[in-house]
Amino acid sequence: MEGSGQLDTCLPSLYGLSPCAPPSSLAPLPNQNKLLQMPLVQEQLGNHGVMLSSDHHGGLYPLLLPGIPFCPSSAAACEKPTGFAPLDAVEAGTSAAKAAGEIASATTATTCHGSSSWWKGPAMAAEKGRAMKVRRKMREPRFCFQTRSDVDVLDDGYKWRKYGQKVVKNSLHPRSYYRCTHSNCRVKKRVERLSEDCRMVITTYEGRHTHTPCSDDADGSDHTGSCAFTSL
DNA sequence: CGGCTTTGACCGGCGC
DNA sequence: GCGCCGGTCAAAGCCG
Repeated sequence: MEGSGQLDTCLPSLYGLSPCAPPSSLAPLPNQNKLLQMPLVQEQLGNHGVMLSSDHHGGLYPLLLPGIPFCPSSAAACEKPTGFAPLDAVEAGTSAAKAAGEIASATTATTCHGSSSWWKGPAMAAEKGRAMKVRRKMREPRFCFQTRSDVDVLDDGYKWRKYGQKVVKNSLHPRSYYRCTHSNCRVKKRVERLSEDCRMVITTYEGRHTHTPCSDDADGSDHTGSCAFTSL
């Protein structure tokens, strides 16, 4: 796989800056350990894009991205953070979503919303011999952000395993699907590049980690008490 | 040899 | 009802 970058960012500002406190079920954000230690930048907003969050009720929390580097380790590969938005917002076509227009254009967002992102209970799956995928009624919290990077997979502190790649309509670049390798953790993320600008990477996180980044490659047991964010 | 990626097939949801 | 589409599975191959 291509070299992973370092996502040393400040996504939890999502929480701190949100005008509406997101529900506790929101997914832990990348590199949450580092994030916890970073002071939230609440000034200098507005020059670097729009960050949005959503809960699984479809709520929208428009935020402005401070100038926090969303940088891969190959520093030259990253120039600036450019956006952060929930797909729900994009799909809803809200004004906030339009503010993150590049994200909207980069993600064939309707599919993220209505199709196989959500799962029903295991009962239906058991009806079929194959591990049939069925939809959940409840949505997992999702976060979409956009960075300019030469590498597809940013190092967010977690370990991911690629389980699929798909060419999506209206996109020149295939979308890659990753799943957290930690046992009992069903967090997924999608990575795709903008058609308009192949250096722009759209990363969508779905679900929440049941472990800390640092414990990711450990014995597989949960360490839900070791990080404040795991209580989310 | 184990873990990971690749890739084609399959499935269900949605729009028409 | 049908076709399109995104998302996932799983076998095969690759790599350290």
